[in-house]
Amino acid sequence: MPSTDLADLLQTMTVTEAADVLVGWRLSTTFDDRPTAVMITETEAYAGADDPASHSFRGRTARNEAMFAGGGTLYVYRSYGVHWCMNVVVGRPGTGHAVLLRGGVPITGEEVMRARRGRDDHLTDGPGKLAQALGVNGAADGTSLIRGPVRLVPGNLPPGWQIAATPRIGITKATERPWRRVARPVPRS
DNA sequence: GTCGCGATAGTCT
DNA sequence: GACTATCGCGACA
Repeated sequence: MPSTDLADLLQTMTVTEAADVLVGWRLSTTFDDRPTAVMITETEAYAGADDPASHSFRGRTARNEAMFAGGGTLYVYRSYGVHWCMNVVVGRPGTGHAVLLRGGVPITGEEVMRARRGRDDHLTDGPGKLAQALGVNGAADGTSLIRGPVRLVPGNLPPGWQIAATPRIGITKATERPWRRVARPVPRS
């Protein structure tokens, strides 16, 4: 798929559609010449001005500027003063819609992830952990997910995995919206 | 395995 | 000055 089509796709999808579709895609980085990649397994949709839980709900600020750049942009912010978290911006420029990447499974560079995380388990099973394992920080905010240092590659979940929709995690507003998507291996009967 | 709690500093009111 | 799209640890089961 040509990269312009990928950007077009992310600009024309709704944010909840994007939260669905992104599960199973790959996210790769090559910081410090060390390739890493994960398969995305957990996402959450944030619908800009229509969503009180979204960072862009109250309009443009210095922090959320990248959310308004249009689909295919990476939005990185610092959470609780300590962790970095990544979002895939979705929709036309100016709409402020984005999908938070909450988790994945390592595909490439698991050793690098262990070193960056300083431990051998729980490498990418949370938004802050995912960014740390991939070496992503505020320097990548506003870069292109098609041409930049952090890249999105379309893909599908392997056989034997299923997606569930649940309420979003760690927020206090609009908690009733089932806009989280989690992929898990199908439990064995 | 699950639950509760404190740390921590950028962002916004 | 208050709030937060989190994490890791320790207590318990």
